[in-house]
Amino acid sequence: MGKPTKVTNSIRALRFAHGEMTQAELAERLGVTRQTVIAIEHGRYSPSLEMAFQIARVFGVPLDDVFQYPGTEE
Amino acid sequence: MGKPTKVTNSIRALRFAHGEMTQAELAERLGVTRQTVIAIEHGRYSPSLEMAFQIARVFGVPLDDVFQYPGTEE
DNA sequence: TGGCCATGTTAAGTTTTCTATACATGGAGC
DNA sequence: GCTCCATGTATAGAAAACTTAACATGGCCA
Repeated sequence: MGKPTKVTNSIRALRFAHGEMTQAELAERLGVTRQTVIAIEHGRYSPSLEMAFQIARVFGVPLDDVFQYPGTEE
Repeated sequence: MGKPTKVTNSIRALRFAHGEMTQAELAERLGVTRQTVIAIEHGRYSPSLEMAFQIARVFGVPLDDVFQYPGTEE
């Protein structure tokens, strides 16, 4: 299945910071399934770029606040 | 085939701004094929998040300088 | 105890991303 | 003219992302 991705994320923290938003609620807002949210949140695979942009938009933060690519900081 | 993606990018401009870097050269730096670079540059499909991070890193700019998601600005 | 809710797992299948190969075109230089 | 080189197109297939559906667990509360 999905390669254990190098990209990490802060989705869980952002969900709780946004009114205890549930995974189901986030999934619905993104127009994807709950399983997709769970898989991304757990880092089982990294989302597509479009999905990443959408997630960042839901939380109203820049992309880099949601996803971290190790080694990006010089 | 690939869905006509909503994400646009500035790869071509960035390539030329970085010493007339060719598509083949960029592809090699990314560890992908030339076809992948062409397809992404033409917006035939949006790259994976990991690929996007790698591209941004090659040019030494933040992700949002390479890719634009329409409607992200409020 | 029993039901509901949020979370998590698994498996099978579809769509999108990416690879590999082959071939076409126009420009620059010999 | 011919040959490189950068760019582009097309096709088939592999790999990764995503869907759908089914089921399992632990917490809460009436």
